[in-house]
Amino acid sequence: MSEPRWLSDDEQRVWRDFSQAAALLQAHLEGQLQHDSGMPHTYYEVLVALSEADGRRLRMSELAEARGSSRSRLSHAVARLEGKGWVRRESCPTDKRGAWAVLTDAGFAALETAAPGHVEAVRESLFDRLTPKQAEQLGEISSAILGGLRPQCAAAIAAEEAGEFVAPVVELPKSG
Amino acid sequence: MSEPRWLSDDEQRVWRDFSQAAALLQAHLEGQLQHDSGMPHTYYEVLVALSEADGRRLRMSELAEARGSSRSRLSHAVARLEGKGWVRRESCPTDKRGAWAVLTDAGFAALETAAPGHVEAVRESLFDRLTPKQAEQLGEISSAILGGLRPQCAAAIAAEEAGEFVAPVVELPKSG
DNA sequence: ACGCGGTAATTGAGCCCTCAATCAGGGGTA
DNA sequence: TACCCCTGATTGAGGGCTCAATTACCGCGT
Repeated sequence: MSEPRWLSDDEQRVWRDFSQAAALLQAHLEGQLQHDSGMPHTYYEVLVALSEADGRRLRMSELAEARGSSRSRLSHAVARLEGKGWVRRESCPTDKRGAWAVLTDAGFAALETAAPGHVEAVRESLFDRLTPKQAEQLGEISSAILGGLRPQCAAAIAAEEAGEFVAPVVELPKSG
Repeated sequence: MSEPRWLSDDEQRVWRDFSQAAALLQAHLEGQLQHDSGMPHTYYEVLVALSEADGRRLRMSELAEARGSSRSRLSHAVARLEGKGWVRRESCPTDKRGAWAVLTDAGFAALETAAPGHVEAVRESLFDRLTPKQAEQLGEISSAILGGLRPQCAAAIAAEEAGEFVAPVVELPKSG
């Protein structure tokens, strides 16, 4: 471990700006959705994932994996979405442990209502601020970050406990 | 309002990758800090801000503004940090409404302990994944996003209620 | 058939955040 | 001085998250 690899002044500046930009952007979109449509961003993403699925339904664990979320989180989220009448649970006939989360018509309507404002907010706060070139760069940068992070998360934490070395991931399919 | 300005397929992909990358990165760093040092990332940032201030102390509102955080949030945060013995409140003699948040020696020590692991995590998950060119691009992109977001947040929300137009901000000093 | 480890999903406690309400003190004006 | 509005900071309720524990079920091996 010896001396840690501290950040240079330039890196420091990039990191602080990026960190704050990401946080503020997230907070901004969160606020817009919460204010205009009464749902947090993660719930919006759940509705989007369901709306794009065959039959507008997904197994709980598929949904969790699709959104990179924990099962517990989804369980709580779907419980609340069910309370709003936007999602309905159906038990799975072939695997009695399993459950489907099904987007209701009301849920689809809520999504249709929320989408324009959300998209406009993303455009205003992100793409309108960037040149097309920068948007492209941001895509590549994001992929690079994702490549290092996505599959590790689950594996690394367990391994880290045992002090094991976690091999870096070389390549990854694009997200759906 | 007419038809919303939907995202193109390319923009959609960039947005989803960026959104997920930012979320995963944040979760990753949060987990690392929480696991290794028993503090959430926002508390780490509070300690950093205090450690860099004159006399390792800041007024609550200065601290809130420095971290782009709400006063309420800081109040809760400092209350908890005080419970850990990392920060101490002192009442302000010149303005009896005011309060200082003061970094204790224990707090400074906790920060010194936490820093290497955190910096290493930032380096591994961010800078090690990017070329120097990309890091530079990310800095510019972040500044652009910040420029559009930072001063609006507070103002825009109030104005939006009244349907007022909020002028875009042209320029901004670099963050400290 | 029985048992057993693994998997799908839920639950509850505890933590952090937001929002709205509140308290206390400053600072101008009549 | 008395009044009033503004500002600094705290508080409590409610929501979303994580983590650990739990329930219910699958499917394999004997």
